Amino acid sequence: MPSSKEPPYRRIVAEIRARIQAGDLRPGDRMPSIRQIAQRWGVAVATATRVMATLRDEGLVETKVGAGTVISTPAGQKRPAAPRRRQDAAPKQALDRKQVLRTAIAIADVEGLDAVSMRRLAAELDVGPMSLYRHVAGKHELVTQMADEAFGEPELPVPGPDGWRAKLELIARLQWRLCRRHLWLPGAVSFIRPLFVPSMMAHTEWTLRALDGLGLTMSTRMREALTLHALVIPVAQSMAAEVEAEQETGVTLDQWRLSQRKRAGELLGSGRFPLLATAQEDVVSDLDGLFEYSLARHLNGFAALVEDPP
Amino acid sequence: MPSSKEPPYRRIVAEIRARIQAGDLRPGDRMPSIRQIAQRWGVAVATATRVMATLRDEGLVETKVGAGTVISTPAGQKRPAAPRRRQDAAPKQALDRKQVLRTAIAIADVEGLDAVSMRRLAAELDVGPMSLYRHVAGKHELVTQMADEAFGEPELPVPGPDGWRAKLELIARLQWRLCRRHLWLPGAVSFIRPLFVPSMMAHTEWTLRALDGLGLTMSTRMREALTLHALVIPVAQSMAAEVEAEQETGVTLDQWRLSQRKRAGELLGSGRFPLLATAQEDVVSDLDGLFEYSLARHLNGFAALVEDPP
DNA sequence: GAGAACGATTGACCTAGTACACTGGGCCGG
DNA sequence: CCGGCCCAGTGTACTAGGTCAATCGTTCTC
Repeated sequence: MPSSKEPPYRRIVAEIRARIQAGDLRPGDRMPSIRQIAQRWGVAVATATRVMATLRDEGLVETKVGAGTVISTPAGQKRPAAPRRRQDAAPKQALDRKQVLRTAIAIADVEGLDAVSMRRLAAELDVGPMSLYRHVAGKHELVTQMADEAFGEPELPVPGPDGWRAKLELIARLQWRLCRRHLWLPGAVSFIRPLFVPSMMAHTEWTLRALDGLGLTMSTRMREALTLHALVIPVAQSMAAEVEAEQETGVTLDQWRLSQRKRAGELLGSGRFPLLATAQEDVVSDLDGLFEYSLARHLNGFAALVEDPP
Repeated sequence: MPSSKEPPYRRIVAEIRARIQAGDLRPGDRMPSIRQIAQRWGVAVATATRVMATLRDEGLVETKVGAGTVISTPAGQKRPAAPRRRQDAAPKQALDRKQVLRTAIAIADVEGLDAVSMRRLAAELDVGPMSLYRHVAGKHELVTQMADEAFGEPELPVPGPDGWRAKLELIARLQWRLCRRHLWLPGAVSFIRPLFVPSMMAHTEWTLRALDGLGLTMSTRMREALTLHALVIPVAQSMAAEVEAEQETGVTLDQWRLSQRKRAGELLGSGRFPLLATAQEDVVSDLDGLFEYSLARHLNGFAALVEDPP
């Protein structure tokens, strides 16, 4: 019989150990939680924590944060299927926001924005879905921050090339490349409202600076910057839509393509769209060319404005 | 006692009529189904059908396809609280595709595309969710067809005004108005790929025709048409995003606005975006002006191309 | 030694899309 | 007259996805 001088936590440890060895608690069973111990034996949480730690040191129980403590199987006998799922050469360091965003971006780049579900993202990071909510407020904000992260990727050259035209071409092409790499980007944020996406604001600021000294009002400069950004969007969205359509049909891709082509053929062959029928495929599939065309038209139009202000 | 020479369906009709008049079957009660009649009286389905038709002709019962047949109320006496939920001055004719699309569009116009769920749409039409699948293959196609329907709304003037510039301005502004009315439109379809949306193809065809006789290659004309359509999209999307953001926060709108403004203020006040900080709100909120600006720039640039081909 | 704060985790709830099977009336060939 | 086939509509139910609430072990602070 232990003396009453013995520390309380030792007494409790001995008691629980006895129950385990008696088979009263079997391997795999849930231990009482720290709080339950504290209440049942009338001790503080810290004491119960100590009890837990001692039992764990003795190898009698195994603890998994957030999931409780279970009686471990006796040594020499191994568990059948390890619950660990993922690779992780990385030592599973504490999740951080940046890592979450980069992973989400990686998924979206390859499989589209729709593939980025909280569950999917969590699985990729080898955590529970709810863990993500420590780092982002919700799905919506996740997407916004993904956009912010992506926009922060490229370095904006600090003086930039000479002349407004070269500068505007540079920023527009840079955004075009950005959207090509991250096809989900145009669908994620409103380009016209760069507010609340700091790295997008940086782009707008850069463009506004490029328009310095042309004698334009601030309103015009702002309109020009927004319009320039806007040129990229629809073209990139088209590209995204196409890729997505191809992916989501999966195995039946060929079949889908066939039916689409057939349907298109029917409509075009119907005689209702004679002009449309003559030009197809070649132009529409060259989205790079389309973007350059619209950029050139716009910049020429803007040049006219600069040279001959109203 | 009817003679056995009398046709069986007449005998059954008389029997049922008697039960109705006796109050055994009351107004609103479900009639036995055709198959039940066929089985109970040991006759063929067609015979039972005839019974049904006769009763309906006599005004004793009312039939609703797919929902069974009920005893109708005697004339002059109207139902107290109709189980009908919705307005429907229309006599709830058999659901047709057009009606489905118009209703979906109505929902999307007011509450955004997200509000258009199969369940919501079905409820609005007072049918079960699955009934919709008789008319549209699925959610995705529903949206596509909504777009098609919406694009078909405006009449495209058949010769149109004189001169390419007037024509292009007309079609661009028409699409802009269309998108203002149906804010969900730009998010629903890829403008660059008008394939499979016939009424969108009509717009493109119209635009291509407007570019006739300018000595441009077909590729250039196609690019021009697509670019013109594309001008509308990002601006309209911004408008949609804004409206949506306001709606989805609901009651906490003021709170949300406040926090947004505060956050914007912090970023703008941080000194990182000095130019952006000077021009705000006034320009960005005038989306009509922004659209007109970008259209003017583009058309001027295009004019240069027409006058001086490369 | 006690308790608050924290990050992680599970379970449960709600919404949404839609496959499946069934019922009901209409119609056609025997 | 009969049997069977077809289409429209419906109810059930399964799955996926976003998110709240409760709970767990740990740590930091009095």
